Amino acid sequence: MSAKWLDDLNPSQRQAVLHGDGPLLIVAGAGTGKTRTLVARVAHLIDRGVPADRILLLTFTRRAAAEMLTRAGRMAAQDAAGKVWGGTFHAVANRLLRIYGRGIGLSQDFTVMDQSDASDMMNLIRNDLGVAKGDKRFPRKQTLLAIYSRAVNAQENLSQVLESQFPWCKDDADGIQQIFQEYTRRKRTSSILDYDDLLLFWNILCKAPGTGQTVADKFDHILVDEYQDTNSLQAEILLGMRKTNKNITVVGDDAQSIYSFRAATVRNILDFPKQFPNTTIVTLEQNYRSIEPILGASNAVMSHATERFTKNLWSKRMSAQKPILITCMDERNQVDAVCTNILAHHERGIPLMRQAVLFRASHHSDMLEVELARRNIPFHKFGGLKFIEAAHIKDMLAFLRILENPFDEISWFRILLMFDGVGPRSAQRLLDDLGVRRLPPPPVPAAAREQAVSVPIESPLRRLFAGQASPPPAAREQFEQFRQALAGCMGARLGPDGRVSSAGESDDKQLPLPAQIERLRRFYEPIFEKLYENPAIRLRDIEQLEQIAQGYRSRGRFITDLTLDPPSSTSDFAQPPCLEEDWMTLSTIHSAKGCEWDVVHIIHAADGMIPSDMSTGSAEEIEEERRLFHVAMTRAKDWLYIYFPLRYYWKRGGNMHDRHSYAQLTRFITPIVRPLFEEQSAFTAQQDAPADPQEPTSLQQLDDWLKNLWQG
DNA sequence: GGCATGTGTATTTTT
DNA sequence: TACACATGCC
Repeated sequence: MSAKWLDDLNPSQRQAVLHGDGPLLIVAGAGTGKTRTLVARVAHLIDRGVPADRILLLTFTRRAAAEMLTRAGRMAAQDAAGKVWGGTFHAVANRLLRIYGRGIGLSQDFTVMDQSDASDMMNLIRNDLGVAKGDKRFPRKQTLLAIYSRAVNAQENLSQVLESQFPWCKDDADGIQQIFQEYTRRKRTSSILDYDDLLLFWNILCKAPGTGQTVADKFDHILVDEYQDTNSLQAEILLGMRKTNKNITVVGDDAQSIYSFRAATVRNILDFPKQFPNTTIVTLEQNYRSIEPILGASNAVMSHATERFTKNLWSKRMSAQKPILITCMDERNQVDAVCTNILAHHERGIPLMRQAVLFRASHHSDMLEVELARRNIPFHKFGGLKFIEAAHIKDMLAFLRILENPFDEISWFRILLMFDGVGPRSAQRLLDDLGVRRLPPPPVPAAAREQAVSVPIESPLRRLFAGQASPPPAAREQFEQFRQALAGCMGARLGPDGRVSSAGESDDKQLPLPAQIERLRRFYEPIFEKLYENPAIRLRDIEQLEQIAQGYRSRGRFITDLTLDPPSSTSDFAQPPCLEEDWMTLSTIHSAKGCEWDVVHIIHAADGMIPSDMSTGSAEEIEEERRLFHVAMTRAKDWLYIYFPLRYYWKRGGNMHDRHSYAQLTRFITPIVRPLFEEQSAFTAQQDAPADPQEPTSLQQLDDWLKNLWQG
C-alpha cells in the first residue's frame, strides 16, 4: 500500500522514512525537509504497527515536539500520535524519573530548579563557606554554575574545564571544588534537581541493574532531532537506552551546530556510526525553502569555514532577487529601515506572521522594540529574558515551590528576604527555626539516610503554622500575613492565637491551584508594589501566570512545566493579549532554529555583534559564530535583508552626542561573498541626525585602527 | 552585628 | 539591568 505521506517525498527522504530497523543517521542540510521526513517516519512506524507509546521522539524544544506530533497525527491514525513520547531530553528525563526514579533512590516528589535558582544556590554556598574572602576576583555565581554545568555535560573534570574554558579561574580551583561538593549535597538532601541532574539521573537510571533494562525496553524506536546540538552526556544516555534493540534515528546538520557553549559537540554526529555499528546514512541535499540566490550566499558564507563536511545544498527555486545588504548610518537609522521594509512587504501582501527580525543577542532588539511599539506594529519576541526569569514571577513561584517542597531552601530564602528588616542573617536563622536546612553532614551510612528520608520529618510548613519561627520585629506583621496566606492555600486554619486548629497538608483540603495563586497574590501585592518601580506591567505578568494555571490541577506539574518549558513572551510592550491576529517575530538566532519565514531581517551585521565580541577568543568560537550567521541566513525563503550600522554610540555618561565609534561589516561577508548581495544604503533625508559631511575619512580610519587595536 | 542603600561595572546564546 | 561590593544607619 502506498501511504499518502510518501507522495511528496524525494527519493532520499523516502529512503529515510522507509528505513526499517537498526541505526539511521540522516544528515539534513538547512531547509531540506528534515521535519517533514521525521514526521513521516513517525507516521510510517505507527502505520507499520509500532505502538505509539513505544516511540520516543526527542526534540530541542517542546514546541518542536508538539508541532511534529500534531502533523504526524494528521497522517497516521488520529489518536495514536498523541501517545508518542515527545519532548526535550530534560522533559523526558523528568517524566521517566517520576516513574522509575525510586529505582535509584530518588524521591518521587523532587522539584526542578532552573538556572537562576541554581546560581542563587551557588551564591548562598559561596557566602556560607566564606570561600571568596579576600579574593576580589572569585568567580561570580553565574560563572560558578557555568563551570559546574560544563563539567557535567561535557563529562570533563574540574581542572580540565578550568584549563580549557575558564583559565582565569584556575587559582580558585580549591574553593570552587568545595562549593560544588556542598552544592551537590544540598540538592540531594532537599530533593531538588537542577537541569544537569535530570540528564545525569537519567543516565544513571539506564545503568541501574533491572531498572535500566526496563527503561530501555520501554521504547521500540527512538528518534532524535537536532542531533548536532546534543552533548556527550546525552549521547551516553542514548547508548544506554539502546541496550537490546538498536532502533535509533538521529537527524542533524554539522553546519548548524550552534550550542557548543552548552557543551554540545559535533563529535556526536560524526561518531554516531562508530557508536552504532551498521548505521545507514542518508543525506538530504535539496533545499525546498530558499530561493537560489539566498542559498548561494549562505553556502558562500560557509565555504569559508575551516572545517566542513561536504554537502551540496541546491534549490530549484530560481530567482533574480539577490539577498539585500543595507548599510545604515547608525542603529537609529537601522531601526527605521527595518520598519520601513517590514511595512512595505506587509502592504504588498506578506502578513507580519511571515516576517522575522533576527539578532545575535537578546538586547540587540531593544531600540527596535520601542519603535515597533510606537508604530503599533505587533510582535512577539522569542529568546532572551524569559517571563519565568522576571523577579516578580520568581517570587510567586517561590511561594508555590515551598508549598510543594517545604525543604526548598532557595525558595524560602528568596521569600524571607522580601520582608522588612530581614537580611541574609535573619533569613538563615528563620530557616533553622523552621528546620528547612537539614544540615546534618554527620556522615550517616547511605542505607540509614534513605530510611531517614522516607520517615516523615516534621515539615517546615507545620512548624511555620505552629508559630515556631520568630521573625525580627519589623517583619512581624508581614510574616503573620504570610503564614495566613500559606495556611489558606493548604486548607489549614490558624486560630487567633496563632494556633493551628486544623492540620492542613492533606490534599483534599487544599485550595485549587488558581485559587492558591490568587490567595498568594493578594498577600504579595503590597510587598511588590513597594519593591518594584513599575508594578502595573508586572501585575499583568502575574495575571498571566494565573491564566496559565487555569489549565492545571496539579501544582507540582505546573511548577515543573514552567521550569522545563517556560513560555517565551515579553509582556513589556505587548498589547493586551489575544487582540491581534497578526504579529511578527523578533528572535535571537538561537531561538530561530528550525523556523522559516518569507522575509527575514538580520540586524547588527557588524563585527563585534556577529561574531560577538565575547566569542572571538578562539578559532572554534569564531567558526560557531559563522555557523550561527549561516543559520540566520537560511531561515529566509524569499527575501533576506541584512543590516549593517556604520556607527555605534557609546551609551556611557548621559549625553550620547558625538561619542561614537565606527563598526566594520561582519567578517563573514567577505569580499568573495559580498558581490552575491544587492547593496542598498539607508541614509535618508528624514535622518534627524544627518551624516556629518565634514567627517574626514582619515578619522574613520583612525577609529577603525584603534578598534582593531583593542580587539587584536 | 546586621540591614538598607548607594556606587561602579560588565553585559551572549538556553534546557 | 543586575550584580558585587562599600558605606552608612539602627
